[in-house]
Amino acid sequence: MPELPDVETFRRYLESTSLHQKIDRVRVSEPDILEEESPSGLGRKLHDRRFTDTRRHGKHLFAAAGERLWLAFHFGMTGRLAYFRGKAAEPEHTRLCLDFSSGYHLAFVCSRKFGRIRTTPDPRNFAEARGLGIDALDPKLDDTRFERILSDRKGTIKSMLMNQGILAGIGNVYADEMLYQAGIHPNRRVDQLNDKDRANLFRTLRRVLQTAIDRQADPKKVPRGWLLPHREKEASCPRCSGRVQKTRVSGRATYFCPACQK
DNA sequence: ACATTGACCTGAGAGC
DNA sequence: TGCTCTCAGGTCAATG
Repeated sequence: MPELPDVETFRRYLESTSLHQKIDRVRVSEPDILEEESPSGLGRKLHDRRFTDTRRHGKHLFAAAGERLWLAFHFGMTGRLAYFRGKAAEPEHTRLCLDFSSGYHLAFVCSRKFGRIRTTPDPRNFAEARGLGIDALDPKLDDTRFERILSDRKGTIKSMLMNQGILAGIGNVYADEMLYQAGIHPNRRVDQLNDKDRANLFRTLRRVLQTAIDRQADPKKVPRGWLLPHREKEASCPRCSGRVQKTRVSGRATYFCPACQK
């Protein structure tokens, strides 16, 4: 479930492995993942180019491959990147593979085919054109702006957090995590949160995302006391050792602790 | 304006 | 073992 911390980890991975390498060839084994692009057209665009820069907006990753030419990745539910040497090492479910002249490869791996790849001349315009909200870790997002974003909203807080048109980057798992850590019930309505709840939620949101990035978005490396490793029924709450409950909020599996979250 | 549901897709795990 | 069923969740469209 690649959310903001996962995608930021992929961005750093791409930065540390694949910059400045000449792209010899693009192999697409699943054309459905390409949007507004054909395998051969994409191959022509990327041939002999090198990635020079990366960006992230919410759950989207961008890699610059030339003047006004960025590759845009969305990882769906199961997408990831894999850098490896030699075609024999190509992972299962590779949907697109970039062959570098060094003999190394960068693969877009995605078992469920919800991931998407396209090109865009400019990530900023892309985010705007797709109607994405401000990135949840954008430094320009402060508590005043967060407050403004929340005002006049009436839905549940969890669906607001997951709405990519409002804040970009938060998905099902981290929405649950930040609500748990902020002590807010996922079904609370936005207009029923007081100022203290809102300020608390904003601080918690930033801390959860940043900490997750610091831990490479790896559930096994997450601090003690987080809900994330306890997303299963009958789990006990790491803070009060009561029972974690599972429900559905706007159609998504939702875990929370009824004792800790009001 | 919001919530809900189903479609898309496939692998994992449960139950028989 | 092997079949069938359910679930997972990002996004979008259709419906209430």
